[in-house]
Amino acid sequence: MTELDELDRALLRALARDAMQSAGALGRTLGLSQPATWRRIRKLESAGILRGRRLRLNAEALGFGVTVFLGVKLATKGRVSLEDFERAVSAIPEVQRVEHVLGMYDYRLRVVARDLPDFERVLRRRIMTLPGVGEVEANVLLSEERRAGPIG
Amino acid sequence: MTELDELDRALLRALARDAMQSAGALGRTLGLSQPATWRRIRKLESAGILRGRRLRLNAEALGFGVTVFLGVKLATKGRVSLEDFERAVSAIPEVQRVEHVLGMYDYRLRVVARDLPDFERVLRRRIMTLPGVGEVEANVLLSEERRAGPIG
DNA sequence: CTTGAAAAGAACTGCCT
DNA sequence: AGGCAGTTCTTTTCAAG
Repeated sequence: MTELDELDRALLRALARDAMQSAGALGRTLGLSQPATWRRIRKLESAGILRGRRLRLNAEALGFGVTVFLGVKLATKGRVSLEDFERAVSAIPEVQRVEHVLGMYDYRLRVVARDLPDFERVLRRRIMTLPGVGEVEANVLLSEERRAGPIG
Repeated sequence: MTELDELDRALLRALARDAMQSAGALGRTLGLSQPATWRRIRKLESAGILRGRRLRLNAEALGFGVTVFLGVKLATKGRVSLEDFERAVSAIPEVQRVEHVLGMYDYRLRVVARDLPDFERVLRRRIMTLPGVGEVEANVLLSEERRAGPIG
């Protein structure tokens, strides 16, 4: 287990605010030199805590104005393997996220579509035809807020 | 509306695979020079399609081994404003995401905790005491896959 | 930990096709 | 649009305190 000190946590909080700032700029806000800051970032990366950065794409600007969360129950549990379902669902480009969960549903999917008619097409021709799919429940996204979450 | 050509889409797909690659390396795979690639990235950013990068933090390595999705119905709709609920829920550090949705639930929350006892503490002392909260349904995350989603 | 420096590479600018 | 050449900035590594 990697022990984080207060500087590491401040560093991660600052990077969560702006993932693209340079090690020099980060060090200035932390009271560290550029090499010291850079070494801490490297350490957090090799410890597996910091796993790089991911693109922030604006689905709306790309023409995908509808985001829907689907709760999926598998109908024929045991007859169709989870792997079959996951492989089939991963081939649907409109699916942004596949979450295997425990509880009222077996899977939660995040699906984007251009508009509601487009979403109906995805739902009827792609989702409802997935192997083993049973009950499906939908929630349309109105707005969302992402937060950094707890650090250490 | 910004019109994307095939190069822009290939560029976004490549960046979705590796958000940290340089404009030069990207250009080599696209058959473009470094400045041309860089100018396309700039254009996508100022068009609002590319909204920078965000940190990929490993919650597991930070000691947060439990992720739970909560579906929340507001009990006293109209009596407590959505703003009150959102303000209160945003103050809980364990909440990583707040999604306002339409359907069976009013809000979907992504919550992380160190372990199940820690999650019970968050649920009882933080979530169930939110203003206006009604029925709450939980799904524990087993595994998840993130995909780039459709581009253009 | 720091400062300073050096080399490599990436980002950015201007000009030309 | 795209390429080339050049400048600036950052990253990455080193030596020394």
